[in-house]
Amino acid sequence: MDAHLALAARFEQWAMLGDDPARCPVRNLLDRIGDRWSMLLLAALAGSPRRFSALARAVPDISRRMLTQTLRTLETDGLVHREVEPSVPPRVTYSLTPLGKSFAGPLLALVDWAEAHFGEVEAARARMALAS
Amino acid sequence: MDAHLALAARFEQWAMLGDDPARCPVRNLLDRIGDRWSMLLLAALAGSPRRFSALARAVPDISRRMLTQTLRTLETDGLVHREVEPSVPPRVTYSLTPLGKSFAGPLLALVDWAEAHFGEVEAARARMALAS
DNA sequence: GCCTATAGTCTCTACCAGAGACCAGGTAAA
DNA sequence: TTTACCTGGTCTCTGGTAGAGACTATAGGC
Repeated sequence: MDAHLALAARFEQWAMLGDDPARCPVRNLLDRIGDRWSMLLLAALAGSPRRFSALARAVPDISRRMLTQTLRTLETDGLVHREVEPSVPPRVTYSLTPLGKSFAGPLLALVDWAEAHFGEVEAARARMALAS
Repeated sequence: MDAHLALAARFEQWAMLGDDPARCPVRNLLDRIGDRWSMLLLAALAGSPRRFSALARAVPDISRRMLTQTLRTLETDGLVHREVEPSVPPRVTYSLTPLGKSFAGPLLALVDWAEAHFGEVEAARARMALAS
């Protein structure tokens, strides 16, 4: 079965769940990790654990506010582990849990697609800009 | 190579691009389709073309404003094709372009992961709720 | 005459992301 | 001694943006 047909079948199942989107696992998780920063931070942590300021350096355009907030969400969802070393000043290390590592597969698929088809997307944007 | 190591290697490449996130294909596309609605609409269109109001019915909690806006973005990025039938009242049909269909693979990987691991995420949330 | 359906647009408001100041509390340089 | 700096955040203010809901034109059915 083609991927887009399988996807359509899944979508029909979600529709059966009725009017409450939170009960749909996909809606629920998409609302959490489908934002600008979550996937990026998961990718940043894929290689090795990093400390708070190292993450801030790795993703320069995230504000510390959103960095804290996103990491907290990823922690409560069990994707990221937060470890405080009670030294002075305290050092906080973030790492992927096994669940977080299991997300690397789908995320890599997304990244591969983005790199492979970015040219087509740019071409489409250029066409639309000309047409308008 | 494990997926999370491959992901880490990609992430290091992006860091080489310097301070402009828009030049990174992954950042660029994540900022576009990494919102609450884009992936959902792509999934809704995966099975067959749909008209505007059919999409609104398939995704009941999207406002018409966001439906219009998200479809326009997907159209300028070349993922969705918009076809106006000049009848009265006009009928507008949205369908996936070949580029849009090619996105079904990564999207399906994401959906599969969400359905497979949603239980673990809920368990993690319950643990965090108890601990707080 | 009134209601429906079509595919949107417009305005108003509420919320949320981002910017930047601020915090404790120890270390190290001047 | 004063000053600056490091850590990992928190606090407040503001601007942009998402969502709610009213409004549009035109035709067909009752």
